[in-house]
Amino acid sequence: MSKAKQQTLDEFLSATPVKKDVQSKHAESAQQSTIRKTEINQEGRKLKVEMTPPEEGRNYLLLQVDYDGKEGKAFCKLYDPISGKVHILYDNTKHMPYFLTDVPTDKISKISKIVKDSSFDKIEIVEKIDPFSGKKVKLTKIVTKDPLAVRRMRDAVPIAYEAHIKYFNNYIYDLGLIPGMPYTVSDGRLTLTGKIPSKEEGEALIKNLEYVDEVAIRTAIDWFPIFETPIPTVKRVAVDIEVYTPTKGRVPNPKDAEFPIISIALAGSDGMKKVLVLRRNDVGGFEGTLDGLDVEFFNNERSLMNRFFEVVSNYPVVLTFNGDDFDIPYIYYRAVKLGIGDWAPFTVIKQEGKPATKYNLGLHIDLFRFFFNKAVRNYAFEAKYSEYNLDAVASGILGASKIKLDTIVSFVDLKTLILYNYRDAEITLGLTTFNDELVWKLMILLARISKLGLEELTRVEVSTWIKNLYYWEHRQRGLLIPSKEEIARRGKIRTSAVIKGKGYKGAIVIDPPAGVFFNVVVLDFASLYPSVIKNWNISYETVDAETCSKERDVIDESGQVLHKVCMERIGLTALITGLLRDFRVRIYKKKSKQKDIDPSQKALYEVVQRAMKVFINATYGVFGDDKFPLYAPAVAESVTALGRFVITSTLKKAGEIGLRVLYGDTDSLFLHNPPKKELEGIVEWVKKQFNLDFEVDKTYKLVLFSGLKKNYMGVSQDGKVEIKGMLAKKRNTPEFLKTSFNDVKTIIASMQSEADVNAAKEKVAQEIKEIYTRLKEKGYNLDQLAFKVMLSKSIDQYTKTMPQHAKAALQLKNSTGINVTSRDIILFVKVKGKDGVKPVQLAKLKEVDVEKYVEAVRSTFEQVLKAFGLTWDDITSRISIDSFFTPQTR
DNA sequence: GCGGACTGCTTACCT
DNA sequence: ACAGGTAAGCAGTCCGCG
Repeated sequence: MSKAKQQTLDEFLSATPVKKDVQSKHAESAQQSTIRKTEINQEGRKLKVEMTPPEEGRNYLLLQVDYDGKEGKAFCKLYDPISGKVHILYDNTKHMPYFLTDVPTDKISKISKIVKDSSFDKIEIVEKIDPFSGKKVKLTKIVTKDPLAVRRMRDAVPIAYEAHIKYFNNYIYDLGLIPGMPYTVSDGRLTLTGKIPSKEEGEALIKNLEYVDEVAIRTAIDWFPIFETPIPTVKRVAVDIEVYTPTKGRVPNPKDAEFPIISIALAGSDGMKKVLVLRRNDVGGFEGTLDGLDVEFFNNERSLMNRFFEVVSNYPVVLTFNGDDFDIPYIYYRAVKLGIGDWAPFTVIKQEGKPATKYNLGLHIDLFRFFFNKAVRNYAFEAKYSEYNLDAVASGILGASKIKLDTIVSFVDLKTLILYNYRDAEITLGLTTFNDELVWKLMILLARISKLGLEELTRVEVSTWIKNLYYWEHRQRGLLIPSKEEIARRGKIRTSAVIKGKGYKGAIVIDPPAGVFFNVVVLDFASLYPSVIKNWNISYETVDAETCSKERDVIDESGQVLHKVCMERIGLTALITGLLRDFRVRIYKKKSKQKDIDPSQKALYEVVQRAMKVFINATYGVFGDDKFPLYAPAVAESVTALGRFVITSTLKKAGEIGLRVLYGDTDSLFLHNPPKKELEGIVEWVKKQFNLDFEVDKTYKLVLFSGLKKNYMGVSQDGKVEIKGMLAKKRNTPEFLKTSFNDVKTIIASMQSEADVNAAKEKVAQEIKEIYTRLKEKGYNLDQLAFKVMLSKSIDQYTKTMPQHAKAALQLKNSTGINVTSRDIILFVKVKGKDGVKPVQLAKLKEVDVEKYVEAVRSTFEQVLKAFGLTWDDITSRISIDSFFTPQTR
């Protein structure tokens, strides 16, 4: 273990308990309970492993909260960083499932669907704060003996509050638990430990955040431990299986589990490198050692699997890539088929749609699900991967890839199989360990912020994270979680979107000129939407409040008043979004850029600010999503309207003080040759006018604008090129266009000043002419010519139109039997003839429709040509002059 | 029946 | 099941022409 990690663990173990006792007052004595017994099977393998309660006074990491149907209780999974084991702590606070309603108790007692239900427990009266009025209200609490009863009863009343929350999450809210944080156990109760701010730290924090409001200060102090408490590493193992398949192109179905598991690889964070492999007659045998790998051979599948169960049981966390859909259910159903299902430490729950898999001795994290998450992809990893298989994700963020096979795993020799299998497990583990465990730390921080257990966190989308975070905050503040109807009743939409079918008007994009411009400075508003939410106090309960004495107008770029915001109290979303934004911008972004600090500490700050970014950037969007339980269209509409107001006002001011604005999109302005004084002037004006940070984001040596919106090339002083939106950048563009565009890019990047433009223009024209000529001479092969388009749904779901890639996929399926499914990338070329396309696998070079490719060359390069004032005809007419013997007809 | 104008669908990008 | 805005290319439809 490295020194840095050791320190972290020590810090973790010596963490100070937070004074307040977060668990309920009704705690009873610790309850002894075990989930499984240790048993030895016929082969002498230790297969059923005991799950014991945690010890008193020790420090544990809370990983997960779940519900045990047999015990009828919620339980916590607690990780012990010293033993590397997970312990189970059952609820001993007599917490029970419930929901709320405004129907009075005497009326409830007459509803037989509720009181006659076998799981009905009792009725109570509770006091909550109505988020809209801020006043206390009395509600009826219906308590049940099991969570399913809530589902049966909630429709028996006109309005049921908080009745759609999963029980174990309700448990987390009521006990104020924070998954991902350390806890000690005393008298069978959890007490939060972790880094609480000292007096000096607290004062420094409030000063840095510039907070004066009492509620905001208290919330900031409450949130401090979430970001500052060290994150311990957790012992874990990546698992990957290989299954025998008789034919290519057929993925085995886990439910049937009809083919044998021929190899299982395990890569442990403790250094274990193990492959369990089946001896077979059909492929070349192999015995011996392999390059640091611990290989074990088995004569039959049953003993291979039993050994796997034994080995995996030593780990509290199992990692897979797509294990939810394949590896874990396959292992489970195969074990059942072989008569050893009872030994498998996994549970496969058949839920609507997707299978959910559980690892009984800890956690199973399916990294595919986590990396597929849109918010993780875009905000945490800045779209470094755009395909979602292990190879693409690992290459995108690790730079490591799978071992390439010419055939399928069933046919390779054992040595190749072992190496191939192990590599998959190794890179799966690597995805959580690279860069000082960045991904593991990110997951823990996301769990702390969202208050979701790790298993749920890694399987749901960002809207669920945000929903859970807000529910938790409501409960902690005694606020009633409002129904969707109550929110929708208030703010009505006042604008219409530019795009058909969208709910409300969005951002402004300034039309750019076509041309090459030297010395361009890009200014942007730091976290515009979150800052607007904070500064204008935007929240579902403050926008268009029914009664309010202190209101502020929400205006758009034309000065029209769209909504009114109540400024009497801080709105909850304004508070939380503002807090995350301020923590990120004023503290962690700065800390992550410090030069004189410990690199591992610096990396942690980087993860912290990234985790915050995920929530900050998605918060605005969820309130504009009609499926979100706190859907508040007036909130979303107010945010974009104010955003337009801000950028339009700034644009106008910039013009007044003589700045030349070339372009802008949503929250940015591109300025041509801005003098220092005016630049500082506009920044100051924005700060004074809106209390927003308007910062220099980038300084480009030159920017090439195609004349299209969201479409340009920016070159930094050091020659680094950023391409935005251009065709050559798109994933579906054929390779020959991408590579030839690179040469053009190099010419553009080498320009130093206006004086170089004419020479560059000539070179660019020449280059494009050569590409055009080579294409006409069929100088490219099929792979280079292939368009690569993702099938976003299964073929039979293309009912309205049949796009080209779907046609190609259909041909592939019909003539080769190769299975094509949603998310597959289809490679096809454009050909003459019926469909106009053929999958590369079936096409021949001579069928290629050259005219179609000329079109592709034209549209790709026209985006650059336009900036130089050239047209496509300028290129093709040169050809007709140059190529004397083969004049073109155009 | 043909072809241009148009709308709609699909994919992939930007903020 | 976070949002709206922009672009490209094709599929499919409508409509006038003759």
